[in-house]
Amino acid sequence: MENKPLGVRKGTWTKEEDFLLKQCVDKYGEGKWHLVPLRAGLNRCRKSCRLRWLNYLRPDIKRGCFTKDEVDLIIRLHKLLGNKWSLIAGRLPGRTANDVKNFWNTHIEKKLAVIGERTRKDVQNNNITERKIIKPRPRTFSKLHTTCPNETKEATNFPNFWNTLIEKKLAIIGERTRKDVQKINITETKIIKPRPRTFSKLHITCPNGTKEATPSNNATLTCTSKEEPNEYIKWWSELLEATENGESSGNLFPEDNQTGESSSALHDVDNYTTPSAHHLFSFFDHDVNVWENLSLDDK
DNA sequence: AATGCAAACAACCGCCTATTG
DNA sequence: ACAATAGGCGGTTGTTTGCAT
Repeated sequence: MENKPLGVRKGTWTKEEDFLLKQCVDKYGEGKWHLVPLRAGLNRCRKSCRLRWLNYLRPDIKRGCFTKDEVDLIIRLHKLLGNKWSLIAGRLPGRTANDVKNFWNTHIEKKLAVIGERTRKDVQNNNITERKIIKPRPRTFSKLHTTCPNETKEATNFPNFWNTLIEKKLAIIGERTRKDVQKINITETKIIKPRPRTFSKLHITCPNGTKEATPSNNATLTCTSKEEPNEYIKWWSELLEATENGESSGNLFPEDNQTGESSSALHDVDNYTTPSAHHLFSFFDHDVNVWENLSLDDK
């Protein structure tokens, strides 16, 4: 299906190529990526141009390390959405899906895997003991990560951050898992896989929108007011609650009864504009407080 | 100083869905 | 209804960087 142009350049982009691509997008705007190589005079495929722009050249891209709030949000959203990097990144202004994915794979996943592995072994051996947090081998971080030149108070010194935040959270996850094991309450995890595409056909309707919010498969829910984040918050809140209660997110991602596939009448979260992470965090206050109040000795 | 290794990041690949004719 | 094409996404691999030995 995909026609691969012969002889196109691959690999790292040069400054000259970046300049040409930026000039082209400035002139013609984003989109029509199939025309970009020709317009820009680049010997690159359309996908490569698009990716380079989206992940690196776009002017609103935020560089530097992730803030505490951002990491918090990533962990929570990943819990809710799984590897829906574009959706997660959509809630993090200035961050790209690739950034989030890389961050997850290099910083968080490994730590969670450690806990998962230990838990699995504990279950097998029927040997649930005190919770242990494995601290990774100390690593010196580059200046890029420790100084965060463009960041101010929000910037996170990652090694310290690991100690003070992520570890606490992983401890809680471990604790919850331990309790589940004690109660013999471990159930198979159902993977909910919303169809990414259907997100773009929106259908969430806020009070300020033209249509009523109707929780049916055919509901068209539109949020036209960017000044009113309540419905946005409500949507995430419901998703959170459903997850906390161990329910599937079926109410939010209705299944098509006939085909068994996800309905196309889903919710377009992309059409929402996140005013700031604080709005979303208002939901997470409870857990945040739990985390923040945990003493490291609690481990 | 040289080398090996691991972490971090950039980029590619293959697949899926939407759109268009 | 179907095929071709474009846009987009997640998984994976390749490259660079910096630390430890």
